[in-house]
Amino acid sequence: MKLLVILGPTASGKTSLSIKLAKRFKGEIISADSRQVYKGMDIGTGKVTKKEMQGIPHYLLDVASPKKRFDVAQFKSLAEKAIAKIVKRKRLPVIVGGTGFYIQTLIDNITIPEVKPDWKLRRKLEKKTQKALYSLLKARDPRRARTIDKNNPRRLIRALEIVLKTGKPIPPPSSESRYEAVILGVKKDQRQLKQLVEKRLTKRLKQGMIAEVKKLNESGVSFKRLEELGLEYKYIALYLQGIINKEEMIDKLQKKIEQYAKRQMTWFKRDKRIKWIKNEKQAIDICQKEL
RNA sequence: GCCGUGGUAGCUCAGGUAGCAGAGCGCUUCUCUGAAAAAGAAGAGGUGGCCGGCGCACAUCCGGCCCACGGCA
Repeated sequence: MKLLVILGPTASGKTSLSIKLAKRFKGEIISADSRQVYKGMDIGTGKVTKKEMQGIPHYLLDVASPKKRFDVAQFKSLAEKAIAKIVKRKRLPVIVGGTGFYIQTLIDNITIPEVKPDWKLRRKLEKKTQKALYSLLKARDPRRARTIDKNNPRRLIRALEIVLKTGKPIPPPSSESRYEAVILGVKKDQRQLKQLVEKRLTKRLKQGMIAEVKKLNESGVSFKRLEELGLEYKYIALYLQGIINKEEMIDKLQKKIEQYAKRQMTWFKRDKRIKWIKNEKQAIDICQKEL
């Protein structure tokens, strides 16, 4: 089954390209963005507006409360449902987003062990040292222990969570894709991207991004949770609490967003299937040939 | 002009009894299997303001000069 994917670093212009392509190739859009799933997080995530959608149906936006944590597994299942629906309507599913992990899990059908996060257990394990976590894992699941990053407590805890809950070692990763994905990557050089980030940051502040974060907090999203959500939400939350001033907030944000874009590229670079495009025309050419 | 304080990595600064020059941030590269805007890893980068002296050896001690900041004139 054919499917179009549009990915790229933040601020690269995925949204407007996706709408153009969706219109042209009869597509409907599934957002693959780990933050745009949350209700009320609009300006800070650069969520498309109704007007910008130009009538193209969008899925996976506003499907979760920012008070709760959303994760890949939920994404995968919701996205698969959306794909099925779009295909039934004889339209082209267009996956658009910057969360590489979500995209890969979906298009390569990566199996995620069916063990739900157990926050109580996680908090308990968090008290242990990395070394203790590692030796515990080594005893229970030597195979996973060999490949895991010993220094990464979050990974160690997740691995242990699976082993302890199922009583069995973690099955080796497997993936068998059901989709034939045409993957377009929006390419921007670093200098250009920096400027785009700066411009967009100024625009978002003017649009009332600070008020948006304030409103979220007033509606019950704690500052701690906002900090967890990262970037705009984190640094504005710090500003609202008086921990940093406005200038520090802006400087820091610019840097952090640039770093984020780089991390995204590190993820994407590994996937040799991605066809990197510099403009709309190249995108259309590839779509015409391959869809 | 005098007195004081300082000049060490891109930035902010530790250290200093002479013995391989450090941290945080930033930068580069990378990892990723239910938190991914998350969580981690590796690496690059220095004429220690300049010149001279003493010493086996000086960022460190001595002399001079330059620069910055503050005070006094």
